[in-house]
Amino acid sequence: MGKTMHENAVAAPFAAEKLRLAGLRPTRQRLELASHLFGGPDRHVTAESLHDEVVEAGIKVSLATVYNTLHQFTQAGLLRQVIVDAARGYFDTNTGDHQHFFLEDEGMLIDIPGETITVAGVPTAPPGMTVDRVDVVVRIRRS
Amino acid sequence: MGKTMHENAVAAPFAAEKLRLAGLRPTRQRLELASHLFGGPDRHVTAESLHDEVVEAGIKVSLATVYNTLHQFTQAGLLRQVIVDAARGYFDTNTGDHQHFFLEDEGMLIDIPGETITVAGVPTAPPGMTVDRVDVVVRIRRS
DNA sequence: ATAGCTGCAAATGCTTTGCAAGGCC
DNA sequence: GGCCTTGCAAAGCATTTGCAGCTAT
Repeated sequence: MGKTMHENAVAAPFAAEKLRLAGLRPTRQRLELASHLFGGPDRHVTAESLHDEVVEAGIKVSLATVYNTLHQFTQAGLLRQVIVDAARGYFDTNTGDHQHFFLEDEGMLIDIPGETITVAGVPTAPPGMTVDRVDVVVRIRRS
Repeated sequence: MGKTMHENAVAAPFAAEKLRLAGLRPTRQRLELASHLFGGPDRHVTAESLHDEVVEAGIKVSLATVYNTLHQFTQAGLLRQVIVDAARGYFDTNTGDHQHFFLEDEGMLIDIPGETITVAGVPTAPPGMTVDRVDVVVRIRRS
């Protein structure tokens, strides 16, 4: 019986389309990373955490490809990068308007829905500049 | 005439005291870094930018010492670290309550006074956690 | 067939560290 | 004099890149 014909389409039919729309070839690696990222609720990953996760799941992907893929997904608007820690880059599957709690002790992120926090009084950007985004990070720690 | 006796005290008399209060020995390097950092209006530096600056001013300090010193000053509460860019660590001489513009194109920071921006609706921290700080970064770019 | 991907390993950039020599009290 | 600091060079991390081989179309 045929075995490797089109397992991809079976494993993540919707993801293949999503990738194609983003102008990315639905390769095995990208499909598998996509299904881990977008298959459930919103989540936050680092390149390393995602790599560990998929490797543990028995999937063969190199760390370099995970880095490349995360950036491609980000450029394609499927992910968003979150800067909270100088040491690590976080990626968020929630690309909508929202903010974050950052647990400094554990290096963990928690979403805060977009409507929750209101930021007032943001000054106009200096001449020739436009506001790209207003990021709010609520840093918390064990008390 | 005596030459190296106590130039330090002459160059930055107040800084020596500031360092002593922070529990740091007023060494030549620390005094010179301190006078560059605290001698004028508030400013933002990276380890490398500060190192370049003092070296250009004819001062002999190693980059490693600049890194160490910036961290010691931060621990002593004289500086504050600002996380806006995954690639670089910024230090701010303004340790009070305020926020930042970040010019993504140039990697440059501009202070926004503390009273300017109001953040409302910050949810309570999860059980067992306390809010350490709420950081607002207004990312701007050439328009 | 062929343009685009992947994987490995080497390279990079920022930051930290180990340890001997030097400086402050 | 003794302990703290400095400086250099080496090590450490996270991330990026070059390039040969592989793959989706």
